[in-house]
Amino acid sequence: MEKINIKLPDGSIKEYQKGVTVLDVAKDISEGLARVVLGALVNGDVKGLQETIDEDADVRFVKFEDKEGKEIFWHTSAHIMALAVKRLFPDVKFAIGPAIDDGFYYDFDTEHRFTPEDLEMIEQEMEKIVKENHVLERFVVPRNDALEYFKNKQEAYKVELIEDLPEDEEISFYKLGEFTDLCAGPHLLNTKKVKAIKLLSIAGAYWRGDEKNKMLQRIYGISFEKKKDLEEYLNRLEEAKKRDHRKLGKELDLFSIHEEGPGFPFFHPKGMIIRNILEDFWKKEHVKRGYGEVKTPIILSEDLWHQSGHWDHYKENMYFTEIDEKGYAIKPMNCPGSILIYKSGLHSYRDLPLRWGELGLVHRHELSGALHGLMRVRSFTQDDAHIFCLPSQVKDELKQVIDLADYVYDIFGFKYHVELSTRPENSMGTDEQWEIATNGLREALVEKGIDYIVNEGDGAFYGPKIDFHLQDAIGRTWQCGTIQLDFQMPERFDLVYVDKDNEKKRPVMIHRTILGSIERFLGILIEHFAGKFPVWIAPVQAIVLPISDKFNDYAYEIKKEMEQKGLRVSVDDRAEKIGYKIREARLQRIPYMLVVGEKEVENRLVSVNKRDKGDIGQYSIEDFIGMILEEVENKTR
RNA sequence: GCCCAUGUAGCUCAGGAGGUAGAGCACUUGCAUGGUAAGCAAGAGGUCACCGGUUCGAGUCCGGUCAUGGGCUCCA
Repeated sequence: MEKINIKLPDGSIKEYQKGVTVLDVAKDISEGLARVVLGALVNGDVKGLQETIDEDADVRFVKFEDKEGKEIFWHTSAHIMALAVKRLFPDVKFAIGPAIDDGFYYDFDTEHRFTPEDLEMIEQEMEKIVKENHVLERFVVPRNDALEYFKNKQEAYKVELIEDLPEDEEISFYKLGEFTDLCAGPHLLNTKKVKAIKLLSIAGAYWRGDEKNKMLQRIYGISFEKKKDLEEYLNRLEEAKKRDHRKLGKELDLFSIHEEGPGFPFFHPKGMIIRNILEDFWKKEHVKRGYGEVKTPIILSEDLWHQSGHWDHYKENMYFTEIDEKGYAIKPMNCPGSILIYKSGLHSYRDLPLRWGELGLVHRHELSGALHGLMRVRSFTQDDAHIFCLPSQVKDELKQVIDLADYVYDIFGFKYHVELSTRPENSMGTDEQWEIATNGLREALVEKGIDYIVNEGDGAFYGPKIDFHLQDAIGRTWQCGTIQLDFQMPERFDLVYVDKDNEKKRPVMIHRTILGSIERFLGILIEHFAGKFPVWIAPVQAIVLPISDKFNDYAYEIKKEMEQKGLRVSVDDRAEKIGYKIREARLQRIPYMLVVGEKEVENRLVSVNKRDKGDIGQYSIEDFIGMILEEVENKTR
């Protein structure tokens, strides 16, 4: 029998008979003994279990795993997709393919432009692969072998990934059929569990998320073990679409956005009712908490923005204009305005903290591709406030703002999480100032017992910040409230107060919003409530529906009576049948429909049909008004 | 800004492989005065996003612009 030499992972060389399989060799490798061995990398090529090794070989190994969990499931799905794509489009180069919160994606580099039809093809190929019931094999490979492997295959992205891995990091490969990928794992043991697959979309994505890099093609997908789970997921997507604020905004006649002003939303009368309610509510809560309200101009001299640092750090997002041949900027933030007010007087330490709220209209030039309904616009009203305080007051003020945010979010029934963002690269001030500020925010959170995650380098250019992220109906999170601690602006504008010892000292400035922007908050509210606004917010709180036009007078009587109590009521006096009127009122998500006909007129009653509840019986006008007023008062959801 | 897709009546959408537009809802009018999710009939509504090209002829093909949608990036 002919003999061959094989080099094992420990460096030793062992003699085998020709025709030896990977499995036979694996049994001799101590590392492999305790584990089930599934394959090997032989001379830079991947060999599966049953393959024979018939030449002088250098064998590297291997371990076995079978893990559970969504992330692993989706990560394996990404590999299955990659294999399918490799089969159908052999020229693709592979970038990365991770699991995400909701499924998986893989980034491909190819001349071919993927189409929706391709997705179907890929999906079918994936199903085929699953049926082939492949095993995922893991190999650990020396760095140089790995580099060589991908260089030979001209997989530049993989080479770059390996080169960026730390020297001492174990480099592992996963092999799935003909697709062998650099991958840290873990993965499912085999493909058979991935029974329900749906590829969702094709999108562009920059290599490594950097817009200077090449744009790759990303395919997003989702997969489940059961067909039913996939159906449920797709249903949820449909449901989410139904409550999309752009769709509901149109249907409920709340706002519109026109080609004539991309990113500049128009508010219709019903939308304005909600806006005004939000703003009134906001104002009241701030008065209660010792805030004064200010209003500062939208256009201010360019010089001001030089002094504030916005020119150097925020110019890309700003709009400019000229008045009498002098440069002006449209404000992207409200702080410099408040600062000018502060500077218009001399302040004693006894006056601090000064809390000034401003519903400030700001304009920011967002990238055209980033615009999204009311969620991402170019002009919006921030529910801003600036607190000028003594350094010793900072923590207390922060805690009060956190309390206010928590109070407001709870009224709308929002869940939220908090993120702490630290110093970005392009920023002002000393490390020490940043450390003090960041610690201040951190301590306030810790003392309030609030969990938070940290975003390194994500702060504003003038200071670190806490962000409140509200979760909307679809489960997306939106950054709304933010609290920013700022030592820079007071410095730049030479803000002072006179202390006890008659010395001029520097106040600390806190920038903060609760709703974030009125526009975005309204968008989130629409999706959160699916257009079914609580009574206190609903543009129309009740609609009176006369059975026939004989009862129109009575309907208007009721409307008048309710309006005198401050309620928002309309009458559908059209010559339509009651079923039709009910249908329209429901589509408008009006909380209460008051049906009036012969029976009601006689005893001054209304038949009440409640949104989501249906007919709840007859009430006297007085009782009904009392009931609805109580809901308004309590802000019942 | 970048990648891909889309852009037809107020809304939702049809318009195989080029021959100057169609439905449902909404709207107006008439009939019907009807008790809890769409009564009947008639009428009116479109420079097919915009600009240019190919063609005897373009909603349809090609190019560009703008906007929208899904992502990337960014962010309240």
